[in-house]
Amino acid sequence: MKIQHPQTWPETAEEAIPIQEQLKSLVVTTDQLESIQYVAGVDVGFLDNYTISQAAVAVLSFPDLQLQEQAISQRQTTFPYIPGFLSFREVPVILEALEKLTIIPDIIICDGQGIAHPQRFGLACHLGVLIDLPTIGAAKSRFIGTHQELAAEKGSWKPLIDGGEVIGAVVRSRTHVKPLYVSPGHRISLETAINLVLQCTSKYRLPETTRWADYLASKSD
DNA sequence: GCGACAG
DNA sequence: ATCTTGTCGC
Repeated sequence: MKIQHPQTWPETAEEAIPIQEQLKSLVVTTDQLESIQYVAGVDVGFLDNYTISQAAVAVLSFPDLQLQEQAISQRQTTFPYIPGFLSFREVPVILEALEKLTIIPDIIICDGQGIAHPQRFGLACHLGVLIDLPTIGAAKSRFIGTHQELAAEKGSWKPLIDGGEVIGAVVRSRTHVKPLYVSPGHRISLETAINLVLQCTSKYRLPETTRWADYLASKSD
């Protein structure tokens, strides 16, 4: 797929702040999506002592979840890990991997937060706004927000709250297993995001899309 | 000032 | 994120 890359990428939090502030106004958290035929998962791994970032994208058919296409890309790591600025470290290389796809996914599930972020602009929002496609943030751990205890059964969920507003949901993707932190990235509502993530999760805690991307991004050859 | 802190 | 084997529990 054709991608419009930003001219330059910031290398410090100070440079990233104004970009974050400008782009967050473009985030849409209402459903603005087509019928879903293809769901993609993206993830980033590191090589050579973190100096090289490697992104992987896995496109699965929906709702049968069969791998249809995959793409890998590597790039020099140009931004440090700073909580609140993860997207500036991972989105650049993700864009390069997406560019190699022949199938344009209808929605992308990201390994990280969507609006469940201090500035309401997590990785999934940043990626979604840049490529103007629906995205969901499905993180393995909490970043910000509080929530009530949730039932142990698969499918149960509780809203994630921060500053008095609902920023996402804590979702039990498998019975008796650590929950997932789901939040809208772009062009999708929280309710639709929760249902989509659950529909993409079968036998394991993580969505099949994320499992494929994780696996591909962590390979050394 | 003291913790917390996506990947 | 990543280094790493077997092992305990639902």
